[in-house]
Amino acid sequence: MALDRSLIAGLPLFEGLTADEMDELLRGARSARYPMDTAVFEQEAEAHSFFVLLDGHIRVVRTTPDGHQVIVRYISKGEVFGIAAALGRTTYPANAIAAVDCVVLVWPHALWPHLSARFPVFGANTYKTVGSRLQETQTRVVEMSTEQVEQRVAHALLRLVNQTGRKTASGIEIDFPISRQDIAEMTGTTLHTVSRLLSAWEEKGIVVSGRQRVTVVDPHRLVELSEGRKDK
Amino acid sequence: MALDRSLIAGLPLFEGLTADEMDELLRGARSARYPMDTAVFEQEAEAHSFFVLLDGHIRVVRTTPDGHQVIVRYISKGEVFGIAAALGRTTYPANAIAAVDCVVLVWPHALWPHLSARFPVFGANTYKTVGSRLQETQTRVVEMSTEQVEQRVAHALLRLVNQTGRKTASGIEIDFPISRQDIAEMTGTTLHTVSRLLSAWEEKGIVVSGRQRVTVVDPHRLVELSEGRKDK
DNA sequence: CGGCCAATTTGCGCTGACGCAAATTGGCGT
DNA sequence: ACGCCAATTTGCGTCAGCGCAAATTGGCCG
Repeated sequence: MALDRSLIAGLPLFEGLTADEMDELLRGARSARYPMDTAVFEQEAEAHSFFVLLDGHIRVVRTTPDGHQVIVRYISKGEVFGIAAALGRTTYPANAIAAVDCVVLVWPHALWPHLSARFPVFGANTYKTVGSRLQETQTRVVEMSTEQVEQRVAHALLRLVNQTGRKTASGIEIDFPISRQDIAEMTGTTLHTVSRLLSAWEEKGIVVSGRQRVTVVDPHRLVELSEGRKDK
Repeated sequence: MALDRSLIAGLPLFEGLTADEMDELLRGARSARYPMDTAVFEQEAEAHSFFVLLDGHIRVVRTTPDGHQVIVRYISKGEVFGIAAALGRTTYPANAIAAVDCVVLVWPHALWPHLSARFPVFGANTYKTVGSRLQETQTRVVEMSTEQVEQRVAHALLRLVNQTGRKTASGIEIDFPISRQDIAEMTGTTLHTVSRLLSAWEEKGIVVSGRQRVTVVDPHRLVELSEGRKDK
């Protein structure tokens, strides 16, 4: 059962490919489903595949030797991930966990050199992705170096909302389950501090939140907080 | 006056190229000298070139709107830098400052697509470099999220020593001028705290340091500190 | 429908690291 | 050789945010 090119036709990652090329590219892939909270791949494991997320949200997490977890990023629909091959690695540098039920395309790791040579546009797009991730990650280093916890959490929420926000009656909701602990692991703080911040913000009408759920009501105020303006 | 291929023949970045290919690659380049403390390129500026460092050390610094500085990385001999083109950018994301007198090779930005296609090995090596920088930067995020200042500074020093250490009578010295302020900007702390740490470490015989100079005497103890072991 | 458990909230005390400020040092240019 | 200035050191007070702990909540499973 061949994969249909309509699966990927709209994605920026494959922009510039002809219909035939998409078909050929897909011939090397298979699709797979990962239920919520299951691992797509694990840190240090042999990188046998690379992936494109067709549907859902993936949490990429690094675990330290002493048991700390840090969320490296969330992957959204249409993005490549697990591209150890393109980075010159043979093992995955982090864990990838399905934040909701997910559908992915899977290519064998060994096909990367062939595919990136055969479809230069696809290769270039992928490398661009790596490039922007490097930029983002550096930005994050800058934030962690120069900003207070409140600003960092505000930034993180804004990023999530822009990346994956879903409009609702009361505001823009992050459209996958996310706990205080998760937000803490994205921002280098503790779930306690995140909880206090969200409570305070809810008091002020900036967000509404509950179990594994955050809705931003007043993005503008959040932007102000993220810039460190503390005025009332 | 053509550039001689012996300039780059030994560098891993150009590994896999034939002598003729190196000559051809160099035909697109020119060399330039940057005295200590001058800028090779500046943040937000149009990315007209990309570079390979032939000699010296380059400090890559991001400046925030509110005037904070963060050192993104140090570039050592033989590395590419300023490769905005490969990342799909048209401006530089940071400043590059010569930490000592430097010699660099310069290619016009516009040549990148051609060169990476013409010399796939060179392209692949460059992308690998980007990949490892992404890994490193993520590691840094993890450190900033989970470690105390003392551990982070210890890690930073160890990295510098491994990357650019020069053996001396008393230990391994970082072979370019580096201030307390610089170390602070690498680790997300203040020059005061760095100064206190170095003083304490000097007391214990782990390092020797002076003006813009740091020598690691006992790397082993420093590794212990970087792992958080605080035992006497 | 009731119980169980994970997620969240909140109080309290502590402290690592910062901010401010002043003193000191070392090296470089004239 | 001297003076100037940037780099460094160090003391002191403060506080943001953590660690610990206990209470509360909400939803899912049986």
